[in-house]
Amino acid sequence: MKIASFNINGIKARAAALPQWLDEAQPDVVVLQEVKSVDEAFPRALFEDRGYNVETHGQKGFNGVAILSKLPLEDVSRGLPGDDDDLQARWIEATVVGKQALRICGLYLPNGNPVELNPDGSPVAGGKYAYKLAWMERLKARAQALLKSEMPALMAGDYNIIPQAEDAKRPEAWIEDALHRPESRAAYQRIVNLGFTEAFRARHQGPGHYSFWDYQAGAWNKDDGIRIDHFLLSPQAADLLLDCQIDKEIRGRDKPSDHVPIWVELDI
DNA sequence: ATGGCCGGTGGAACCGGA
Repeated sequence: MKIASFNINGIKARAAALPQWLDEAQPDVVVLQEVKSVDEAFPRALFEDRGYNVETHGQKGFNGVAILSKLPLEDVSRGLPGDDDDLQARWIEATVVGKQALRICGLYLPNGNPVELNPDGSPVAGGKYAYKLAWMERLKARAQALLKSEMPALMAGDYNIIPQAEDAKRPEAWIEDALHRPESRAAYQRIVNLGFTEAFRARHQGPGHYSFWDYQAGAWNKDDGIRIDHFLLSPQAADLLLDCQIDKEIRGRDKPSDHVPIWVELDI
């Protein structure tokens, strides 16, 4: 089973490029981020015509996540648990019913910039960095519950985390950034350390692997990228990992997203 | 060497992104 994650930066803007990539890559399941559409306006037919079941969790203008699946989806859940006042559409999960059931979570983790800190180094309450770190605490709680279920599970999406210096072309440019600050990386590492396998690093080592290139400053032409889109696999899912790749060449096409797809192949 | 964009909203400049 091929499962992909793709931050598309607007479903309307990607109405041509996304179906083209689907037709080529033929993923069984895709989690999408930054669809930037309310559910009623999501162009479901583009995907249903290709045999995908479609589940969306959108909001007006920003954020928004979705799952496309050629296999049936069950027990769909929208929104990351832990804060009923959080209305941002950044989390969707569902069970894919194949030979064996697989729980798939699609996430769009908050960016967190600008970083605002109190004199004691704690994040300023109500600020975007505080929101990011609080969201990651809720993600950790959900991750723990997933592990406890002992069902094969994965959490995939735009984590907005550069895990290591080698995951950026210019790591020095990201030292103070919310994507790479120590608090952000530590929060990410605490989640991984619960027992998850980061699929890409289980298959590939070394620098030069990126999933995002800014539209600005000729970043793509200079290969000035960062690796911020990740798959975290539960132990039961990690046992099934066959492959993990980043579809880099998509970034060089017409009207690209600033992210490219990342995918795993699981023996399931 | 430096700076360079894009999408959505709403119908012009902004906001948000990373």
